[in-house]
Amino acid sequence: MIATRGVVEIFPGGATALKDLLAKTTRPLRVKLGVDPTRPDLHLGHLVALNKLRQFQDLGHTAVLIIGDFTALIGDPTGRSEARPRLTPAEVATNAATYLEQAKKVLDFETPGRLEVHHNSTWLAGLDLGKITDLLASMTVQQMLAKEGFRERYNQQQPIYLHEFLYPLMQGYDSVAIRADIELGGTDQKFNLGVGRDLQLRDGQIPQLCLLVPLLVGLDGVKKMSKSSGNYIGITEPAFAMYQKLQKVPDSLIESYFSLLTTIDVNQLPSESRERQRKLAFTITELLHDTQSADQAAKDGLALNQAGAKLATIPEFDLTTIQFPILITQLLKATNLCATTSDARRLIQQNAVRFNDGLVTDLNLSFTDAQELKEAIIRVGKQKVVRFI
RNA sequence: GGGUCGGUGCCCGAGUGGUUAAUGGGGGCGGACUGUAAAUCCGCUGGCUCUGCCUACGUUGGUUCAAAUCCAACCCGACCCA
Repeated sequence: MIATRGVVEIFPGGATALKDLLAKTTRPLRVKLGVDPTRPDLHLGHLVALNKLRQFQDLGHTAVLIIGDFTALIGDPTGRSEARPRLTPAEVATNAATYLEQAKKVLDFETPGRLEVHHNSTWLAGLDLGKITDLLASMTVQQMLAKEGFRERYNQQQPIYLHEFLYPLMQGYDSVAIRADIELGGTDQKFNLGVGRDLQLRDGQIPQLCLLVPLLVGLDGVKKMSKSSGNYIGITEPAFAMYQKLQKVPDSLIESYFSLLTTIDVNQLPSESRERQRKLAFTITELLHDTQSADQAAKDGLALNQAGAKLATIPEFDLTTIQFPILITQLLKATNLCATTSDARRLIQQNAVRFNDGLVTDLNLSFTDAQELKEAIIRVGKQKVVRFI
């Protein structure tokens, strides 16, 4: 199970190598997973590797979570068609803190010895030029340019900055620093994990076993899930939003979502596809929130399509923050249902806005006091809803 | 450091003095349809105190009644040379 489900490749040696390692070891293995805090949220794509890491924990091994606070400043060039914008240390620190919070939803933080968390600035920030030169000397420019991403950018005459070459080396050095036995990563990380092996070997360590997990395809059904593509579900999203998104995962992805994100036997799924989607939505919402929230979200999801229901998990909006009188366009902007008043106008003109289930057609509709809006529900399109309190 | 080409809206990419908030495509959003989606069709896609006003074509100045389009300087990228 641990060597097969949600695993694309184990190298060197395949699943057998992992089984041997697990069977032979006399101590808890150190299983590394690195995450760069480049954005404030983890999403379901990260969950695939985290789940796998959890499985190792449950077998008694040590999860070594590396918060790439230093590498985040460089930006992983993997899969990038351009250099990443460089973050400030403050942004990285904030993101790093929220990552840990989010990881708690999946990893075992309780059992002693099951988890280590390191920030890679601990060892990377202090490297001197001699050591850096040493790292650089371990690879050739040709090897670097062979890496997907670099190669494409080189061919397309896109800029490649020298510091980006440091990224794989630094990630690899993390493995040396924490003496990893196994490293987990997405399939796009194959190159970087391999570098870790090389560097460990140079350092006289036994090279880590590399375990590649699939990249979760995003909600668009095409690209890998990522925040920048907008096809993601955040781990900390509210239960209602999470459930809504999950219950319309494309049919083509549903099996992979079950297999990568849950422990449910894929052969035991409901036959009716709508049922599958609901089950997926419920299971994951339950995992990342709790049973009660998942229940409520499911009920609200149904109720949303029926008129006038009371919906507890619909986002609420506090009327006291609004200045009356207010125009409908202003209101939509204030509640974030629309990005701008111009956007609000367009949407109204396109019959997208409903106030308590009545279509709003008047751009000049205005409200004079809070009483008019108390308990009212405003919808924009099919997804966005707010209830006033 | 030198030479050549280039920098346009979320992205790609037209446009080389005047119906240009800027063709087209992608993406996104909305409507219809449906099993929620996908596919398809239609519409929208800078902002605002919205029959008008403001801001935009790397930056800053300049020429002109008028500039994304011409000029100058600067910044940035690619390639070639050193």
